[in-house]
Amino acid sequence: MPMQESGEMYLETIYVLLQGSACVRAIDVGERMGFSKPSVSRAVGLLKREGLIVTDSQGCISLTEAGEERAKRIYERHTVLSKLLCNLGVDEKTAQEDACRIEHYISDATFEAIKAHMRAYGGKL
Amino acid sequence: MPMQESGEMYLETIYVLLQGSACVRAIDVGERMGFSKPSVSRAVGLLKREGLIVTDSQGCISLTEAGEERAKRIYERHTVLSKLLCNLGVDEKTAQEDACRIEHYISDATFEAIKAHMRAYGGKL
DNA sequence: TATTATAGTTAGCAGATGCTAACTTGTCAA
DNA sequence: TTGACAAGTTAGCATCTGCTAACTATAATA
Repeated sequence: MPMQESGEMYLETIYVLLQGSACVRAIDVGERMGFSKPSVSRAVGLLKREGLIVTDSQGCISLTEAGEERAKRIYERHTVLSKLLCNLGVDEKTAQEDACRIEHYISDATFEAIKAHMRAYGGKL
Repeated sequence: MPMQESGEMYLETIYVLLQGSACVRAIDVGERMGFSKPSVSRAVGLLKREGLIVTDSQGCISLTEAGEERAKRIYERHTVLSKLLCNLGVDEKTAQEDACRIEHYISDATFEAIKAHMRAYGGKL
């Protein structure tokens, strides 16, 4: 079954937190996302089952190769989309929020088209 | 409670069908959306309860003023977004599909920015 | 009239995803 | 050693939203 927006958000959050810390635990993910421990616990269990993350004996979460690939894919959408929205004049906060939702719903074709456009017109448009 | 994507899709579908037919019934909505009768029945009940649609004795659905306003809002997002994506080089079918999902998730600020941009650059971009 | 087809409803299942309450576990300090 | 806090898990609730099965109601037809 294809991953839902929810799973992608957890994965992306783990990815982002791992950029700034060697050990990311479920509690950190929950704090960042504003979700309860049980919610994170279940989500982490599902991501594990799907082979996207693993945890060590201390509960530190790491991404598998598949998980990293997936997380990067989403994160790239996030950064590109929020930049695009900012270029269009949307305020930073709103751009972040909207990108965060849209990132889960655009097709590869659309994302490639957006990237191609950004490459062509840069910050101009 | 704010309407979900699901409710917006039903509403938009009703709106679109009403452009081409005087009487739109639940069965028509279900066929268009590929959903079962019970799913539509419940959704129609919810939209009624929210005061967005009404039905006559023959089961023909019409939009209330609030429902029409809401439906137009979503539909405008749909048309503008799909046009934008087409302008970016995305194929028609994908543009439609993506617009159909994104339309529920962009903020007013972002939508206004997109419209302003389309006005400024027209079909160019 | 009796049968049949169409439209809609009701009941209840399934899965996703949030929550709280309460339990377990492990570590650290008194 | 014991008590307490922190992290994680388990159990179970709630909502949303799709589904099937089965029922009802209306309308058309044999």
